[in-house]
Amino acid sequence: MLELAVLGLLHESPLHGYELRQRLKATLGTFRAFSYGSLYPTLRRMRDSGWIAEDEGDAEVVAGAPALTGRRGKVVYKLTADGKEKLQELLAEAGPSSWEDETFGVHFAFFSQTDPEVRVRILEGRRSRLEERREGVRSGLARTRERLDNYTLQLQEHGLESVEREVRWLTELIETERNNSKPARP
Amino acid sequence: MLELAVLGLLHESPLHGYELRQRLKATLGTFRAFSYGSLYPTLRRMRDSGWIAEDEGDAEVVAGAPALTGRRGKVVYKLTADGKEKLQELLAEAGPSSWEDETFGVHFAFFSQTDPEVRVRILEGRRSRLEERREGVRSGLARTRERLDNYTLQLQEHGLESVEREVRWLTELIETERNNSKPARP
DNA sequence: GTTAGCATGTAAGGAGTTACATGATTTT
DNA sequence: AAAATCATGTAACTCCTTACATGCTAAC
Repeated sequence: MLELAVLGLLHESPLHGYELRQRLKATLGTFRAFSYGSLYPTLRRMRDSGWIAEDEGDAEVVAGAPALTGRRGKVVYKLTADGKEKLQELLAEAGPSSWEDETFGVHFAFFSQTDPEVRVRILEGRRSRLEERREGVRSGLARTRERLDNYTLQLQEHGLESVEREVRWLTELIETERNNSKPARP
Repeated sequence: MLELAVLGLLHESPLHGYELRQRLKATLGTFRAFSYGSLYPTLRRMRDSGWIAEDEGDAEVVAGAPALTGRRGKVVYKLTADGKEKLQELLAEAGPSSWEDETFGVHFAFFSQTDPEVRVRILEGRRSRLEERREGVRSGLARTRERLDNYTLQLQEHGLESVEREVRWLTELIETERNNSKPARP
């Protein structure tokens, strides 16, 4: 997951770790958060895999001085050719790995870089996943409503409404995708 | 988390593993799911810790035959005295461990076994957690709305609305808790 | 008599978190 | 010159998942 998010962000522009984490927060919003403790090891693994590399020709030449010091604090990463390939591969996945709870938000966040057909398949996959869950809760509720205490009932109903709300949202998005050859604002 | 859920369910009645998992699903609804691969090892650990024990005096005497066979398939667990103590300890926690995303639903599901004052503190804790998050998204959105592509914007706004919705729900629950000495249906 | 669902478990591993440690740079 | 924030990193650990392995019991 983190890997996809990093590749997606670096595809837009080179960034260093600290900046990446802030962009991650701003991009994923309420859907997911990552700590430095997982970000830095991931960056290292990705560099070792050859998907990202340290960017040299950057805007670091503000003052003349630090040019000679062997190593400055910031390590700016950019995508390599392999990284771009890997990103395309991950963005093309339209399966459970793209529509489960933990993953959907990240895939969605990079939809503007995703093929329109794949977008629709992911949205539909997520929607049917949620519809199944909705039916499970509904039938469970129909069977056991009387036996539940007030709090469990509240929890079930709030959960059910959340799922219903997301289903409606997805349905609108799917509609828009279909009536829309020209979908995203740059 | 699983431990609290198991203790909470076994406090209502003795159950075996398979049954526990079904009740877990039915009780936690959309909020959380656990696999057998984590349930059974957890049961074993809890038994080793002395919080739960195999229940002997159970309704297993349907036919007379299996009484003599040393071990039947089902292993029914019940709470021990230590387990009840541990449950009370976990239910009394009103801190981040009770109001974060992954944990709140489980704590809430057992609110009818929780002290009313603790309930209010957990609800308020969760609400302020969400209010912080809401402000973070709002200000981020205010700053960067123009630069975001349509999908990221959709994600942010849907996330923001979800948070706002949960805040309203919590506010209602807190109100009800306060105006209500007699809160839960058995 | 075979498929489906009940029932229990293990081994290996994934994907993160927390807490710690360190130092540079900017703001007050 | 202190405090805040930027910036990078590691070690130990948590908690759960997937895939596998096995056998019993009920329904068709």
